[in-house]
Amino acid sequence: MSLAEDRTKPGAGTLYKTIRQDIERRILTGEWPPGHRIPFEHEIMEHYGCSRMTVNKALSELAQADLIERRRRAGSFVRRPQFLSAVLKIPDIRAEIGALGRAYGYELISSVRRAANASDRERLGVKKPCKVIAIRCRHSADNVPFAIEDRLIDLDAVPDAAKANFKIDPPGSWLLHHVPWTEAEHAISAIVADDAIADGLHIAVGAPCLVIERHTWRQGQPLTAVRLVYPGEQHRLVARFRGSE
Amino acid sequence: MSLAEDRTKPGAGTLYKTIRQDIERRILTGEWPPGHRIPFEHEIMEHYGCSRMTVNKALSELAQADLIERRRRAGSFVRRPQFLSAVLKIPDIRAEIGALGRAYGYELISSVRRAANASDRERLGVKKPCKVIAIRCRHSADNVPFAIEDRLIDLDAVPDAAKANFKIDPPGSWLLHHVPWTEAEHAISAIVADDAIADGLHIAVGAPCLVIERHTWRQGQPLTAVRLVYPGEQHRLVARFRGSE
DNA sequence: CAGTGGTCTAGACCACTAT
DNA sequence: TAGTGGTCTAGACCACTGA
Repeated sequence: MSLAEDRTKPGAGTLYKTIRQDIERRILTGEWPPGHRIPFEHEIMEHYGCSRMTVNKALSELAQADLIERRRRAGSFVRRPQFLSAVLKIPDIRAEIGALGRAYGYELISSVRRAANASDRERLGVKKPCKVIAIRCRHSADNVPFAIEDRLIDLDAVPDAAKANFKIDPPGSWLLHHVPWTEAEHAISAIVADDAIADGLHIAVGAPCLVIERHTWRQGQPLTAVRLVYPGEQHRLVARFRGSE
Repeated sequence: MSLAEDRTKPGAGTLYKTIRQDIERRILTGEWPPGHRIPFEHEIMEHYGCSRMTVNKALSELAQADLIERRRRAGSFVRRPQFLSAVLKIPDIRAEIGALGRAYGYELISSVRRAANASDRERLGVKKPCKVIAIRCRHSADNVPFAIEDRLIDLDAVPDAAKANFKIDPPGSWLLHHVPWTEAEHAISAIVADDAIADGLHIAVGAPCLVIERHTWRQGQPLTAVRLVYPGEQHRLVARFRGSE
C-alpha cells in the first residue's frame, strides 16, 4: 500500500516535508510520547513508497530540532523535552524602533579612544594591552528615551571602528553591518535606576530597569562588550518559540 | 585537481561537514562578505571531487542557519547578519538548580481549583468558560529563595493536571514532562519588589526583580500561563549563540 | 530559455552498537 | 554479529527565475 501515488495531491509540497510533518504531529499531540520508538527508516520508506534518502532527510531534520534522538542499531526515539528553549531575537535597536513605526533618535553622549585600562581589559576579556573605544550613547523612540548604551570596542580586533562616525551611526548598527562575528553571549538582569540612569532615561531614581549585557567574539577573539539599560516597566523582551518551523 | 583523495586525512570527519566549515570560515572571517556569490554547486562539487548531493547538504545547512541565501538561477549569496539572535534556553527550574550543584527546594504556597474568572480567562487567552488550577509556589536553592512562581493551568486543555500532586512536583517540571506543547512565548521585564514579593524572596521592598512571563499553547489552544519572579541582582538569564554549530 | 537550486532515486559501503 | 543509522554516488526531472 504505497502512498507514492498521492504525492501529487497534498498541497503540502515536497515529500520529505510531508513525512517530517506527519511525524512531528504525532509527537506534538502526544500520540508518540517521549521514549517511543519511531518506525525504522526502511519501514517509513515502504510506507511512503520512497527511497531511504528521502526518509533520512526528514528524520535528520527532526533530530536537528531535538525532537527525536537517533541511535545506531537501536532506532530513532522521541526525545523528552529538555527545556523551554526560545529563540530570543535581539535586533539592532534602530531597526527595532523602526519596525515599531516610531521615529528613531540617536545621541552620542561620549566617545573616548584610549589604551585599555585594567577595567576595560577585564570587561572585554582580553589580557594583553590594546586600544579601545569607549562609547556612551542614547537611543530614543519618538523623542522618548528608549535605552542607554555603554560600549567598549577592541580596536585591535576591529581596526575599522576608528574610521566609523559614531556621531551619526549607532555603534551597534555599524558593527552589525561591518564586522562578522562567530560567538555572542547575552546576560539579562534587572537593576534599579541610579542617578545617572534615571537622568538618562527620564525615569525616577529607584525605577526598575532591564539590563542586557552582550559580549561578542570572532573566533574566540573579543570584539565588543556592550551594556544596554532599558526602562524595565516599559520595555519587554519577547521571545517566541514554535515547536519547530 | 580533485580533493577526494585527501578525504581520508582530515580528522574533520565527513566530507559535507568539511565543505560546510570551509565555507563558514570564509564567511565568518569576512573573506566572503555579505552579498558575495558563493561558487555554484557544480563548481564546489568539482573542487572537492564529490557528488552534488554532498555539496547540496552542506549548502542547505548553511541556508538553514541563515548564513547564506539561495536563489534559483542566480546562485547562493552570503547574507548580511539580520539581528543578534540568541538561543535563550530556559530550563526547568529544578533541573537548573540541580545543574548548579545546589540543593533544590520546593514549596507549594497555594493551589486552588476553580472555574476561570474573567481575569483568569484574559490571562490565559481563552474566551469560553473553563476550569483552571491557580498555583503559587516558591523554588529555592540551598534554602535561599530562588524564584516565586504564579501559574494558571487550563484544566480543559490539560485534564491530567487534576491528578498531579503539586505538593511534591513543581508544576513546571510536571508539565514539561507530561504535556506536549507546540508554541510558547516569553516576555522578560523588570519590576521592583512589592511587599509580597519582598517577603517571598527575602529581599528588600524596592529591590529589582527579573520577571519572566510565559504562555504555552498546543496547536493554538492555551495550556498554561506562568509568571516567574527572580531576585534581579542575583539572577541572570544567559543566552549563548554560536554563529552556527 | 538556459541554468540554477530543490528534490528524489536505487543503489552502495561503513561505523557503530545492542544483543 | 547482525541491523541500524550516517554518508555518499551518479545519475534524474522539475520549478523557478534572471538574463
